[in-house]
Order: sequence, then structure tokens, then C-alpha cells
Amino acid sequence: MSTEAFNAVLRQWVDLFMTRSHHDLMRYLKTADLSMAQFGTLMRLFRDDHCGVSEIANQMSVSNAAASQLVDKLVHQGLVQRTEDAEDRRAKRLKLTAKGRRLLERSLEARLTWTHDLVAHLSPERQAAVVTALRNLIEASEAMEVRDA
Amino acid sequence: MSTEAFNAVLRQWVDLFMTRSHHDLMRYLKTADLSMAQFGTLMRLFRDDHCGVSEIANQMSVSNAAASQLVDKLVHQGLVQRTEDAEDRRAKRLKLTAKGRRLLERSLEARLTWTHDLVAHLSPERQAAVVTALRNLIEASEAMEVRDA
DNA sequence: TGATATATTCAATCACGCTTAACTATTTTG
DNA sequence: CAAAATAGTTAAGCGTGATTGAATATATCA
Repeated sequence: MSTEAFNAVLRQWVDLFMTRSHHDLMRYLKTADLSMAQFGTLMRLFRDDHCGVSEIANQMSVSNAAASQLVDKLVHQGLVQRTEDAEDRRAKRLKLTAKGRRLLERSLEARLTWTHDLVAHLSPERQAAVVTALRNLIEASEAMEVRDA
Repeated sequence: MSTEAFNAVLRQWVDLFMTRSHHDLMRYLKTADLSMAQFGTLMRLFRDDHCGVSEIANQMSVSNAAASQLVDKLVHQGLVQRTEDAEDRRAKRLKLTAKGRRLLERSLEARLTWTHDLVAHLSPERQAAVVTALRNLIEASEAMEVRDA
């Protein structure tokens, strides 16, 4: 057992999650009129605000110019706030607005539509076990360094 | 506790998973030269092969014409097999090729890069608990009806 | 100070994917 | 059997988003 089983089951779960939630995400992005790169940008800012345009470019695997345009649209939509960085005035500091945060939260919600009935298929004991296990997983994830580029 | 806690922790996990794995997926799709819709199509076929063009269109929220073009590209890349349906000769039957399946599997792998060190941050007992819990989750998911459009 | 590197934006261009509309082939219906 | 509906493909046009190459402003270094 151990590592292999752990990775295998994690993989299986991700696989299942992705195949089931992809459709919902696509529909949501279409109604919200967001490109995948824009959505990724919002997610990046959700995780960590203090972030410049170059970092977005790197994150999304596009050019700096493209990232600049992309951010510009998000700013015009009122989803992102763009201010000068006081310490390095070449750089901009990007931040989600309250509106942007709300939109992102709804998108996560959209990916979970299919799980609404999931709880009914699990006994209370199993539900509790899942909750504990996921909490441990989350805790462990947060303990890890956030990988960069 | 119960349902609310269950949904909350599931949501939190999905949130974390998405924000961490999005970058890896983007990079992978870029190197594999796949659009998000193409990737979604592969995932759809991974879940269930016996599927026509219209269903892809519905799944991806695009027109039939767009789905047809999209599928055509995947066929030319050797990722999807397109054959006539023997029972209804108007329809086509789409299926992943071995190559398509491999590509999709690697893409799932790409999304799990960041979890490679995760196991080190969990005690063996907790690892075992996670494995059990996820297996239950997977089992429950598979017991559910697959939602359609 | 002068030279170089970094962060971002602007402008022009280009390519890709989507949409609509027309068309073929097959099946179903009345 | 004729008419209508269904499944899919093809073609033309369009819009969005990406790239490259400059331009601008700031920062760092020798």
C-alpha cells in the first residue's frame, strides 16, 4: 500500500472530478463571458493578491503584452483592481475586487453542482471520515511550499 | 456538522485543487497544442465512448458545426477515431484512440504534479484514512446517475 | 552619470475558433 | 411515398485573443 495506493486513489478522484465538472465550468465561463486565461488570472489572484502582470503572463503561459491586455479587460469589467506598486513604480499591483471574488466563488460553486447528491450516497460515518480526510489533505497542502514557475 | 460540513470541506478542497493545478494544466495544453474544448472532448470520450458529434456540441456549449470541426482536428491528430454508426448511418461514433487515451492520462498526471510531495506531509495513518475516504467518495460518485445536459 | 535590465503598455498584424447558412444523407412520420 | 426531422459536414465571415516589436518609465549597477 502506502505511496502508490495514495497517489493512485488521488489520481482517480481527480480524474473523476474533472470529467464530471468540466461541462459545468465551461457553461459558467460562457455565461460569465470569461476566457480560460481570464479565469486563471482570477484564480491566481484569489490565492495571492500581491502580484504583477509578468507573473500573470508566466502563470498563463502567454506573453507579457497579452497578459497586460487580459488584465486590462478584467479591470474594465470591475473584477480586478490595478494600482501602482509604491516600492517599485515600474510594477503594478493586481488585486481582486469584491465583485471579482464573488464571481470566482460562484464559479467554484458551479463545478460542484454534480456533488449535491453525493452526500446522500454516503453513510454518516463515511461522510465524517471523508470530512476528516479532506481536512487533513487540505492541511498538508497548505503546509507545503507553493511551487513557483 | 453533516451535510453542510461535508459540502464545505469538499468545496474547500476543490478550490485548493483548482488554484494549484490550473497553471500545470495550461502549460500542458499549450505543449500538447490542445484547446480547452478539445481537451474537454477527450475527457468526455474518456468517460464514455459511444457518443456522437451533437453530444460533444452540447457538452462543450458550441454549435454542431463547431463540434464537427473540433472533432475533425482531433481525428487528424490521431487522438479520436470517427466511424459510422451501423444502426443509424446519419450518426458518427466517436472513440478515443490509444494515443488519445495516453495523452489524456498524461494531462491528468500534469495536474497532479504539485501533489507529489503531499504524501510526505501526512502520517501513514492519515494517508490510509485519505485513501479509504476517497475510495468511498469515488464509489458514491459512480453510484450516482450521470447528469445529462 | 551612463549603460543596461525590468515592468508595462501600445500598435499592428495574424491566426484560430465560433457562428450562421446552405447542403448531403439518412431516418421517421403522416 | 412524400414531407419533415435529424445528424453531420462544409464554406464564408467575424471577433477575440495571441504574438512581435517598439515605446515609456523606472530601477540597478559599474
